Amino acid sequence: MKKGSKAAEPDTTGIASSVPRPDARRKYDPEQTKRNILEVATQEFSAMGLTGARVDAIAERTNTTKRMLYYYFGSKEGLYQAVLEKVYGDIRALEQDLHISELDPVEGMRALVEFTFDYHDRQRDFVRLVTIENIHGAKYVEQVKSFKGRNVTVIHTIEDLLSRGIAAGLFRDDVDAIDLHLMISSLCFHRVGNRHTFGTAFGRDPSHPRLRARHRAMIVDAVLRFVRKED
Amino acid sequence: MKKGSKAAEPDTTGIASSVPRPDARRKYDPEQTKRNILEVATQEFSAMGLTGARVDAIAERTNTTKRMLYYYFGSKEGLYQAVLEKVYGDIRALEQDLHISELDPVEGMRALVEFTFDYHDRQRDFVRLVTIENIHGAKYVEQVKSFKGRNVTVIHTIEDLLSRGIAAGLFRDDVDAIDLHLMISSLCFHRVGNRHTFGTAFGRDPSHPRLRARHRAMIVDAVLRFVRKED
Amino acid sequence: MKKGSKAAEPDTTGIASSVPRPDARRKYDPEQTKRNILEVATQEFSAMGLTGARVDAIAERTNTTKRMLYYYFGSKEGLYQAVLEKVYGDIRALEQDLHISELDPVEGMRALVEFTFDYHDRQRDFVRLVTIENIHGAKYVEQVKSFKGRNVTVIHTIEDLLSRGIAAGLFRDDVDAIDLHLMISSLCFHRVGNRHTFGTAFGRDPSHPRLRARHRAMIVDAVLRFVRKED
Amino acid sequence: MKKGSKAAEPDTTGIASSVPRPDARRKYDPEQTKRNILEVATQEFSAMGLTGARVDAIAERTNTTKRMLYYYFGSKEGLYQAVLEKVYGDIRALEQDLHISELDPVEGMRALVEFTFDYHDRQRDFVRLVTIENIHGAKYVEQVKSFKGRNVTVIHTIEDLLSRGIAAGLFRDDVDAIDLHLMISSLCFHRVGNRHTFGTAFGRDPSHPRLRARHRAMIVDAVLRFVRKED
DNA sequence: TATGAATGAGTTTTCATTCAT
DNA sequence: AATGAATGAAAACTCATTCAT
Repeated sequence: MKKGSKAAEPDTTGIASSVPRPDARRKYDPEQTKRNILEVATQEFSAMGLTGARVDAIAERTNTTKRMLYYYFGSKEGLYQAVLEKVYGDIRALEQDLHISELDPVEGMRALVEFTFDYHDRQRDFVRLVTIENIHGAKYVEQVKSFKGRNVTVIHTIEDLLSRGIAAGLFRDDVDAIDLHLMISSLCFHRVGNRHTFGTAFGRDPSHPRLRARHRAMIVDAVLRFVRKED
Repeated sequence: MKKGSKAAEPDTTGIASSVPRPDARRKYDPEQTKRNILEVATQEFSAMGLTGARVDAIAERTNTTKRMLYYYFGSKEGLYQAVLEKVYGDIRALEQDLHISELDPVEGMRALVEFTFDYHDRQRDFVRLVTIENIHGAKYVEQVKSFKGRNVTVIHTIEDLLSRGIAAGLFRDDVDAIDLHLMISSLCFHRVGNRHTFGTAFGRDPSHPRLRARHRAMIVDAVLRFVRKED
Repeated sequence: MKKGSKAAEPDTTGIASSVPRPDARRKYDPEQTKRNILEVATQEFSAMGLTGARVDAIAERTNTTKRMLYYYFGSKEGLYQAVLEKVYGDIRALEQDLHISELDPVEGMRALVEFTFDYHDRQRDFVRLVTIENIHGAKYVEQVKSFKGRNVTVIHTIEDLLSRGIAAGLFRDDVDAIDLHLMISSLCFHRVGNRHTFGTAFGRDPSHPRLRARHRAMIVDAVLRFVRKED
Repeated sequence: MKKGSKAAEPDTTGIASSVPRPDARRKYDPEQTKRNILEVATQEFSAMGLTGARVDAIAERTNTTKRMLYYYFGSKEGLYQAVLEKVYGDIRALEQDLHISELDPVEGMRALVEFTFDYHDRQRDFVRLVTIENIHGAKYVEQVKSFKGRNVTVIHTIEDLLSRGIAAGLFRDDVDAIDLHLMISSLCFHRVGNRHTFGTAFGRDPSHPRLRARHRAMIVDAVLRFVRKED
């Protein structure tokens, strides 16, 4: 396991190719090593928290040794931050594919909520890492450059939906975009992040697949009822 | 905090206490000692998490020594569990004072949501500890006997409100009580628990007093709109 | 359990009887308390060793508290020494009942070996405590006054047996009494003291009742063959 | 002891070693480190028992730090078990050199007893560790894989001696091999293991070199008399 | 680039003993 | 005579990090 990849090409020259081929068969592949470490670290940090995670535990499940972890990421905190960076980056990619501005306000709002729901429902690691960050007062995510920028986009999307909805006489005009985002996040996040205590308290795991569809519909419904203009 | 005991006995020793608290000189007061430890531990665990908290740090801010902490609570985990027990017990006491069944359905629902909101808004330690428990898969709270029983009460309250609302033709009849509780919890919990990342992302601390009233009204509104029967 | 004896006679005078009645119903009975502590301590020390035994553990199984243990025995070591003293004292009482000097040499020897065998076979606590003492270089037993005296008796008994046996032409004349005692002790002690490792090694617990009779006969036989004069 | 490694490499560093051992300057030598720890631990455990031994005390007398002790052996108990494993393994090596099956029954029996005697007489650490194990109910040695297997060999040796002796009309035919092994062990073990209490009781250290030859002869004699066929 | 051994400072826990009532 | 709370010193163990190869 620890001895590199399965099908190691016998390097008979002793001189490693200096061309960065994206080839998994190479003996020394820094990018591959880093990716591997990050992957394992994501799981460990997400499962155990920043303080709870053990550098040794991460290293053990890696294809490399502990030393490499320090070589590439400097420290436990550095690695944690790299994990945050990666995880937040992953969302951005997905969000691009939502062409909400092309949908009418109600359908757009529904699509946004459903996307948010689905994302949290699937990316438990993300949810856990956000939770962990909050326990640490968000001090690590503050240093992640890509973080602040990306969040504005959602607000813009919501603002666009709201103003188009208002213009169409469908939405009320006293809803703040950031507040609405908070509401949507709350509804999608909590059922995943707090599923354990909730499950223990009520004997029902709120993130169970069985409840998935019902909750999804419920949340969409709640949001639409909230923004809808009453006559 | 440090409220001291109820019945302060008159100083008959002649040794004037240099501390303003009139009864701090009692040397043997197990209940006081335990309470003191629990109080400090609540802060430390809530601030640092289970793994992040340091037994030494707790002991230092206590009126006693580290040894007493083990004397009364057995281990770090035992102390953590005692903190959970206390914190969950504290809510129960408050919940009793809400006489929701005496209010009409809409006002009762409003009262319940407002209570939930206010409780989370004020008891940040509670919110943090619940978050921390979820990182640990709720495995400690599972061992707290008083835990499971107490949560059913809220569900009964909600069920009562819903059925009375349905009977009065005010509420829709397809809402599940536990789901509704989850919704209310989500809205009240998230803005407190995740305020740091949210604040970093949007430059606005959602738990800031300024936003308090607005969020409170918004959440009440959202819940009432959700349960209201549409004609 | 910890609250003294079951049927505490209500002391209405408040003045404890100063007459040492051997009555278990008294509220405060120092002798009874001491005996109780010693009994529990014997078990604990014998089971765990001097360093392995825990003062708390002893106190817990007692009818009194830890404080009393120090009150009467001064320290953990003091208690341990008291245990040794008691245990060695117990044998003396038994030995008096053997009237070996009245038996003929062979029968006397047989009786002595059988007594030694039976004693070790039954008094496992004794065997363990002796073992424990040897780990501590016998430094505690050295301080037990009654110890040295009592051992000479056995040697005298053996010397008497040997000389009578030699005189009768039954025993060889080149056997040292102390050496013979060592031999008998070895055979009787080892199968009890080392029964655990022996059992693990050979899948046969040498102190098992089933083997008892066979070993007893074997040891008697071995000793008699050893002292017997060959022609 | 400290034999050092087989192939000491020439000092190319220019830093003259101030220690007489020619290869002590190698900084990274896991085997050497482990051996060193084991050696010191053997002494400490044998002298103080499992509970009495101090990890710090072991570490201090080592060439490394306490940390390495945990690095290689995991825990105090793990180290203790490794010591047991080593100590029991050491005997096996020696036993191989006895070619008892090549000797005639009487001489073979004598050789076996003398070997057993000499081994216990010299390896006091071994005797003490076995004693300590028995105080712990042999629960650690039970986990030593190599333990159970190796003990059978002695029994086979004895069985072979007995059956050849019986066939030659020299030995009686009613002796059980395991019982005989127990007898030999008893005689050889006790005088070493219990020498302190014995010495205190009779003012004569049974393991003293002066008595060595006499006891050796006595034990051989006793065993031979026991197995010999009487006519 | 990669590795496994090594480490110091800290962290939890235990233990025999004493104090105040 | 008896009790339960309290304690300091020491013990076992852990952890992120660095060194030598």
